[in-house]
Amino acid sequence: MKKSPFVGRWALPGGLISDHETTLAAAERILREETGVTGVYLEQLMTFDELKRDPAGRVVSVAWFALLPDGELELHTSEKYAGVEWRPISRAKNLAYDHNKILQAAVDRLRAKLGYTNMVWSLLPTKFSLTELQTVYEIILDRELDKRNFRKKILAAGLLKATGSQRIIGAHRPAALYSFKTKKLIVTNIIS
Amino acid sequence: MKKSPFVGRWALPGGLISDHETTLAAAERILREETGVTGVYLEQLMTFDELKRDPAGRVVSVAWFALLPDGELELHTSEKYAGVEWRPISRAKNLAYDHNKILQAAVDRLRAKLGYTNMVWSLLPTKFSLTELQTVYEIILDRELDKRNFRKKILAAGLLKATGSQRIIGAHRPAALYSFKTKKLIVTNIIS
DNA sequence: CCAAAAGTGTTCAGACTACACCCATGT
DNA sequence: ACATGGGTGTAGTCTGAACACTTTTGG
Repeated sequence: MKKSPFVGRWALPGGLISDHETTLAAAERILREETGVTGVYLEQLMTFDELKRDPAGRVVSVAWFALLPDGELELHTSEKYAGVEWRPISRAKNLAYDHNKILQAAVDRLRAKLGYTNMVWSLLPTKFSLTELQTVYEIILDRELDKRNFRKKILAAGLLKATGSQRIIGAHRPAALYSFKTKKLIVTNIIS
Repeated sequence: MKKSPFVGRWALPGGLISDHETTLAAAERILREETGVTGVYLEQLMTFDELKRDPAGRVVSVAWFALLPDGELELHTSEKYAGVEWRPISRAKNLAYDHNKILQAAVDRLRAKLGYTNMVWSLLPTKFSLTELQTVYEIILDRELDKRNFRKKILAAGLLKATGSQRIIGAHRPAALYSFKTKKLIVTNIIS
C-alpha cells in the first residue's frame, strides 16, 4: 500500500540497486527480502523510464520478473513487509505508478515465450501431470486447449520425460507424472 | 576508436542521459549528434549492467536500436564525431566493451520480429520492389528464400499495396513497386 | 538476339483442428 | 454402481516446401 498520490493501491515489489550490485542481484535480493522467495527463474523484462512515472522524482526502473511454481510460494512476511500478498492477475488492477504497464508487459512476454520456449518448467513443480501442465498453458494463454492435441504436441516436442510415478487425487484414475528433461531455457516450437 | 584497454576498437554510439531526458530521447539525440540520422524507428533492446562492462567504472546502459532504410544513411560526420562509420555486421567484430553482446542481441531481436511483425517497413524506402523486400529478409535471416513462396506469403499477409508505378534498372523487365499500407507496428504472422 | 531480373502455379508432405469414448480409481 | 478426471486415434483441412519456365527490357 502506497502513499499519496497512490494511497491504498498495490504495487509490485521494488527497490534500489547499490553501486556494486547488478540489477539481477538486486532483483534477487529484493524478492528475497520482501517475499522470502529464492532460487527461481528471473528474466529481465525491460526498462521503464518515463520522466513522471514516480511523482516523487526521476526513477529509472529496470524491471525483472520471476516465475515460480504455484506450490512454492510460502510467503514469508517480515515485519517490514507485512503488507505483501500474492494475487492473481485478475485482482492486480489499478496498481500504483506505471506498474499496470509493467505487469502487462510481463504477461505479454510470458504468453509469447510459452509458445517457443520450455520456460513453463519454471511454473511447475519437479513432477506434474499433463493436465496440470495444460492448465498452466490455458491460464496464461487465456483460452482452452484440446486435451488430445495438447498432449500430442507437448510430447512430440520431446522436452518431457515420464517419471514412472503416478499421483492419485480423489476418486479418479491416477495421473502419470512427468518432469522436464532439462531446466535450461530451450528455444523451439511447442504450442501454437 | 577507443582508448585503453580498447585501443583501436570500434564501439556502438552511446552517451549519457540527463536528469530530464528519457532514454528514448537520449537515444534520438545521440544518434542525431553522432550520425545526423533523425526520424527513424527506435526500439528499446534491453539494459546491460554487468559490474565491469566498462573498466572506467559502473555504467548501466539502456540499449536502443534504430532501423533505417539502406538509402537514407547520408552520414553527417561532424568534427567531433569524425570517426563514425556505417559497417555491415560482418565487419563489426571485436567491438569495445560488451558491444558485441549488445549487437548480437539486436540482431537476434530483429531476426525474430521479422517473422511476426511488419517492422521491415523501417528498413525500406517508401516504394520498393518485392525483390528488394525479399533481399532484406534474406540478409537478416541469413538464408535464401524461395521467390514464389515469398511473394505468396508476403502478399497474403495483406500488409502491402501496389503503387502502380514501376522501376527499371538496367536491361531488365520493370519491377512493380509496392509500399506498406501502414507504418505502424503490426503483430501478425508473416514469414516462417 | 542475348543477358538479366521480374513474374507466375502446382504438387506433395507434414502440421493443425475438430471431435467422442473408454479407463482407473475411491466412495 | 457411479462420479470424476485420466487417457487415447482418426479424418479433413490447411500450411509450408520444393520446383522451372516465360516475360520484359536495354544493349
